[in-house]
Amino acid sequence: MDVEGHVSRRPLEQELVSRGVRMTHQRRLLVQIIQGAAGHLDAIALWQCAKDQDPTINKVTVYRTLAMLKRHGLVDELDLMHLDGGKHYYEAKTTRDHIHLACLKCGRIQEFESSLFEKLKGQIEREQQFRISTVRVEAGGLCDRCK
Amino acid sequence: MDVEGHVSRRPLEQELVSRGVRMTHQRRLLVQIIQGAAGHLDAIALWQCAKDQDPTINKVTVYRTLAMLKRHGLVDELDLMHLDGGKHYYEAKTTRDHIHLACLKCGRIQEFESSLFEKLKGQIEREQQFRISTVRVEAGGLCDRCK
DNA sequence: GTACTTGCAAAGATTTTGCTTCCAA
DNA sequence: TTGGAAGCAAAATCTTTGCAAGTAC
Repeated sequence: MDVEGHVSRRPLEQELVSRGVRMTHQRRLLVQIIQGAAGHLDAIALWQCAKDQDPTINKVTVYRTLAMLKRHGLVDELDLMHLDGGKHYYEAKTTRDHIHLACLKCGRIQEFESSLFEKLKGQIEREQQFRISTVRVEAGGLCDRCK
Repeated sequence: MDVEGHVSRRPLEQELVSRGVRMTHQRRLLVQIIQGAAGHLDAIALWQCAKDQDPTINKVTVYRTLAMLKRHGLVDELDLMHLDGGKHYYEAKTTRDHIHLACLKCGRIQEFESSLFEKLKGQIEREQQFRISTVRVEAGGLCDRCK
């Protein structure tokens, strides 16, 4: 367990190396931040974090690294119910999918796993003959503290 | 039933009037297009459609109208697994939520309703004490024709 | 050494804002 | 009549692209 309830698969860096992806120090830095992050980062926030450790890292490198990770299916891209406009948020893929609940009042993001969600995925694959590569459940509303 | 399997609630225009929203001919045009649309429109596509009937309509009016509809909870905002970058797609809310399946190969969007999805919503409300105002399930992968 | 990656600058795309004029109720 | 809405232009975001220089393997 790394972050509240997430079971990580093996480290992204290791995964990338095994796939023959060239590891630059920029990529190493970025994937470490993504894996260690407590919350959900968008590209700019990730860039800000990265600059603390390498002030020369370029924003474009962040976008390209995220695109590469997406291409490899190693990160999930979220919108969190557009709580903050058109931003895209990223998180390392975990072994179990989880649902994101975005509180429209306080902005808190809750996550939880659900066997019903797993069943729903099965239904999609079976009844719709659809091969899922990524799947997302997001809800917006009021959290227990705000309602 | 208006569009493949969607049960619409009462016309958007009527709904807006009953809420005291001022109806301009631009808004009437835009909500008619949204309700009559076969597929999923983003702001620019909606603007293009609208311009066929009123060449003077401004893009900004489209954005403002969409924001107004969102504020009233009358449209859903989708990303369709970022098939086409950061675009946001809109559809009139229906009485029953449905799941969107985006084929990463051919770009087709399939929709379907599921009682499991309804159960999942119940679980979120109950177990997480979360009051859902909008909820989305989107999957990306390969459709039956492409896999 | 070579192919891939980075940084930089610039362009693209999408969405928002300020302000004046116009119009629905 | 009057507050809200539309149009226009400009700005603000977020993201992508072209190309020269640098670097992992």
